[in-house]
Amino acid sequence: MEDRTSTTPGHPEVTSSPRGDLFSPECPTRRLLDRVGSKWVAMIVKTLAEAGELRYADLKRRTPGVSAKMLTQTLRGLEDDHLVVRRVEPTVPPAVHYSLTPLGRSLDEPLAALRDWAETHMSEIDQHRQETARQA
Amino acid sequence: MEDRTSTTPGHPEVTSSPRGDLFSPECPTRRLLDRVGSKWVAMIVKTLAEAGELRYADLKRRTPGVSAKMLTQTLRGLEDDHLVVRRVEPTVPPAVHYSLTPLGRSLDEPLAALRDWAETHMSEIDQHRQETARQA
DNA sequence: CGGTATCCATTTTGATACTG
DNA sequence: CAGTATCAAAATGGATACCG
Repeated sequence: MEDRTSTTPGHPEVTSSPRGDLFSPECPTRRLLDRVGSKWVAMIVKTLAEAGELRYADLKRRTPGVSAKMLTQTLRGLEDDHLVVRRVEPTVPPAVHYSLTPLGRSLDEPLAALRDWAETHMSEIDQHRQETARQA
Repeated sequence: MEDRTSTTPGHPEVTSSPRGDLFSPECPTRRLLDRVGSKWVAMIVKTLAEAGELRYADLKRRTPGVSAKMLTQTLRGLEDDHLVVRRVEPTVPPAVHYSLTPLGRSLDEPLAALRDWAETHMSEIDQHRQETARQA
């Protein structure tokens, strides 16, 4: 197996353990959720999944409310994870394109499942919350 | 008293979002990810999905690092969403049990898909990150 | 066009102490 | 046992200004 445990004692098991895995800071799920739960990742991945490839400014336009800082920061993180690839056309001024890698597209699948769940059940949750509304 | 409604609008009034779907603050996916992405939700849901029902102290024991405050706060949020149900046995001292609702168990499915993706692909991501290391 | 750099506000989480 | 209350720290996100 690959070395993903440089800071942990050598336990070769990488498969889904009953528990004790999700709880360490190195836990893949923990780290994935830290990323995916961050404010712009989900919509950027979704947008790129749908649009295929977009220039920086287009992506920014399609992500209402995002600042240049956050867009870049999010994109850099995704790029570091190889979920997104950055392609520069050396024109003047340069045109920078972003798209999902195959890995990024594969992430969009479980993400889509989550979106699906949200769209199916969040209204239900909202109803419950209104009924049970306990005030602070 | 602590304000537990920081992630909610505070008024059930229908706010027509100036922009479309995934991008407005009322977007179900956005709100789901805000919850699920919070530090302890994923592991609590997973633990309850596996254990079925647990007392507060047991749950705390199985969630290393969590403070009473965060555990309670997380549980209250999940309870408000009807993802978790709280059952009190009126003994002295009282025994409080938590378990997933059917809705909570249904959420565990897409969540499990995400875990699965993470366990399959995060090592890959880590390798890339080491190779391409972009340090601040 | 596609970013960086800086500073600041908000949110979120943690530590600690105390209670019915 | 199962929480609350309070304060502080840390992480996150946003506004603004500037650059190649």
